[in-house]
Amino acid sequence: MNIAEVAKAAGLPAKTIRYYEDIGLIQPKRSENGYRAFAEADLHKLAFVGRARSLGFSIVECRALLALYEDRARASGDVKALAVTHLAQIRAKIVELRAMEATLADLVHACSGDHRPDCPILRGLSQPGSGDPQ
Amino acid sequence: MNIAEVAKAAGLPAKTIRYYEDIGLIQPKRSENGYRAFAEADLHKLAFVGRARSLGFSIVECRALLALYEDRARASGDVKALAVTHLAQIRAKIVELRAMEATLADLVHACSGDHRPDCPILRGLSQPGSGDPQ
DNA sequence: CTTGACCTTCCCGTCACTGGAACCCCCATA
DNA sequence: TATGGGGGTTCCAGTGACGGGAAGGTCAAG
Repeated sequence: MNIAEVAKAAGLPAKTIRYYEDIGLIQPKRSENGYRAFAEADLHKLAFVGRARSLGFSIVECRALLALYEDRARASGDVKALAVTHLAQIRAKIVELRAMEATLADLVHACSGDHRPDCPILRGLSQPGSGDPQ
Repeated sequence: MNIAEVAKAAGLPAKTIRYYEDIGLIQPKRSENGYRAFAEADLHKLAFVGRARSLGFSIVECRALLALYEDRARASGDVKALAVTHLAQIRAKIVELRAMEATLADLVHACSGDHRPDCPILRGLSQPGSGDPQ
């Protein structure tokens, strides 16, 4: 398979696939003309990484997941540990975003949004209190 | 004020303040020795930007907010429009993260996490269905 | 033989900083 | 006067995960 076909099948841009080869996530063979020649296994790995990325795993985490994926003697506990850590990061991010959302929604709610210059949003941003209190 | 004092007062790293000058968010004067000499107004602008950043506004958005902040003839509607757009982005991100969270939580829940190699998480990642269905 | 769709590599740009090197300035103390 | 330490300055490179685009090689069809 050439890169366009694999890209379509894996749902990834060709650029991304080249990048993944660049950083060593996959090692497709080459045809005589220099084109990348992808095997079924390459496609599976790319689709796997694509799904892991869509769940928010970083490339480093994907590399680890891929190693576990390919290790028939893996312990599922190792996979779960990775996933649990990532899940915690996602939840922390959600908490952070919800705090932003709450503050911002309050400010937006308080602002009349008309032609007049008085603006509770700008007032909120210019006074301590809406910033991160660490 | 020198940069360290302003950094402490605004709650921003000195590096960040230099960066903000670099991209034109602030224009502090210079002392004869070449040191940045910050006025109160600079400090206020930095604190303002710091709070906007902590609410997730991008630098581009901060620049726009700062311009409105400094424009006494602004319409609060312009500020509100910016904030509403940003709020929508935050909410979209939250929705995205919650979808990730749900999928990942399911997978984690299904995985025994022991020494055995069988792993529903890896199975989930290797089969279509948990990826972004676009 | 040409056209157009592929493929290749390479380099720069993104975003908002962060780290580090190399160097300058100012004050206090021995 | 030397020196030491704690400011400050600039500039360069790296981060993560690609994306855009240039310059050029390859392949199949008409």
